[in-house]
Amino acid sequence: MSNAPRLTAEARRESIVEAVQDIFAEKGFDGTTIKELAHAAGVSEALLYKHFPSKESLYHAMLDACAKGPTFAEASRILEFEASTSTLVVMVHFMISHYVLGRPGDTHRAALNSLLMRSLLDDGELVRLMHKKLAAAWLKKFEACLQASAKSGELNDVPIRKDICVWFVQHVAFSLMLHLRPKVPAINYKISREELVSQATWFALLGVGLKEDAARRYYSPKVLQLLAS
Amino acid sequence: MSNAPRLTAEARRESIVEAVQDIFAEKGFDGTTIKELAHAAGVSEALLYKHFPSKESLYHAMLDACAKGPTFAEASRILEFEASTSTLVVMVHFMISHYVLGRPGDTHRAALNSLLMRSLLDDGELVRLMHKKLAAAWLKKFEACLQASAKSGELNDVPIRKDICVWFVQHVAFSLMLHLRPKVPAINYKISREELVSQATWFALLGVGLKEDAARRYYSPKVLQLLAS
DNA sequence: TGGCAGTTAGTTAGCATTTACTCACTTATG
DNA sequence: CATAAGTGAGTAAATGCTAACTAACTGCCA
Repeated sequence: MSNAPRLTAEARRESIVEAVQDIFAEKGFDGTTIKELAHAAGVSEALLYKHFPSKESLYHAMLDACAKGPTFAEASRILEFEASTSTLVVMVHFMISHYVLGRPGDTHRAALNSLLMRSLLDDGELVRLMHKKLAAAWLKKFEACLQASAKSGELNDVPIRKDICVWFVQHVAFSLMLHLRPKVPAINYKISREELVSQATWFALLGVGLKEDAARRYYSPKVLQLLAS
Repeated sequence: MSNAPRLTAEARRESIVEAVQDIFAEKGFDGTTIKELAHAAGVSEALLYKHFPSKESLYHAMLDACAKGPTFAEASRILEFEASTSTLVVMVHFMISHYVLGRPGDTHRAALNSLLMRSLLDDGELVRLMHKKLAAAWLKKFEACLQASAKSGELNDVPIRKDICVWFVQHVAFSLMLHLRPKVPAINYKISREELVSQATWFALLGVGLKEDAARRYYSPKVLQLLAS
């Protein structure tokens, strides 16, 4: 490995943190050995310890890096839409397709999902960090959309707190992802992922109180092109 | 430990499988040592190997035992209700309160939740087994309730497959449980668990297409007393 | 420009402990 | 006594981590 380029301390640190993510995500903290981590990072075991005092500190450094990772461009574009029923539809569809379809080749996303699950089995810290960072604005916008929708009479007047139902939508999406994750899915939904997204979106839209005719009006390919535009 | 009673091979096997469940659930396969398992089971490490050829075989024996565990009496009583909107409401409420509230002191249930989660990170096998065993009848009844509800005009005619939306309800419940699991919950819902159950139930009922006024009519303490009766 | 010194990236080889697992042995009981 | 339940004391390999070393880059002065 003498042909490998020499990096500055900081660059090496980052490259390790980056390389280690997939391994930890797949095998978990206890299931991963220093040897595997070093191999994945393309360095000697000893060098890991030059940069991180312990396996655990490396793990936490990696989690921090995940939490600080870049926000999704798509999501932040949606945040600039006006608060309306159609934006609500777009948001719900985005959340669900995001988890169910992922983005092809986005290995980081898959790893992050694993790490989020592991976090929930552990102390939940990563999930809390992620939410703190990127959920605040999203929550606000979602609630604003619900308000707007209610004002325009497209939302049933149901006793569900408008600041909470984003979470219910997220939960449907998250759990779908979880059950689709294993090599052979834990549930056989008997339909394609695209159809599943559409069905789950319908469920979520009705769940937040959207009236049936409004859902039918707004949940169409036309509105969803906003996403691709 | 010489005052401990001597057990027959089979009884010991079962006692080990039983004792080991909580440890594996909490720490995972890789995070648990034979020493811990032996200690929890109150026997020597060597005796474990008299009954199980390896750590892994013990793990799988334990998973099998979980999958074969007793079904819930409450759930099977519900299965005998007539297919109707009120039964639908009861079922949704049951699923959600089951995951969110658990039953106090039911340590087995908490362990099972962890194991299900770990299974999803692994091969999903346990989840599939559990569903195969206890979901089939439940699914059928749920779908029948939806049909009945549609026939009586209490369900919107929405394009969601009636055989799938049980899963959406389950997903909301499951994910709520996941996020409430860590010592400090991953999400601060800002309301009590009881209220959370009620809110999530509303969301799910509307999600499956129940009309607002029907939900309001059926989702009341009165109907839910069916559960306690 | 060349060469030397100090510093920092990186590795090799190993240490102390833990871990999964085994074997020879002991003890209780029908 | 014979059989089966149960254990103490290990073993070989793996694991997390470290010490002692080498190789490359940087700045400095002739």
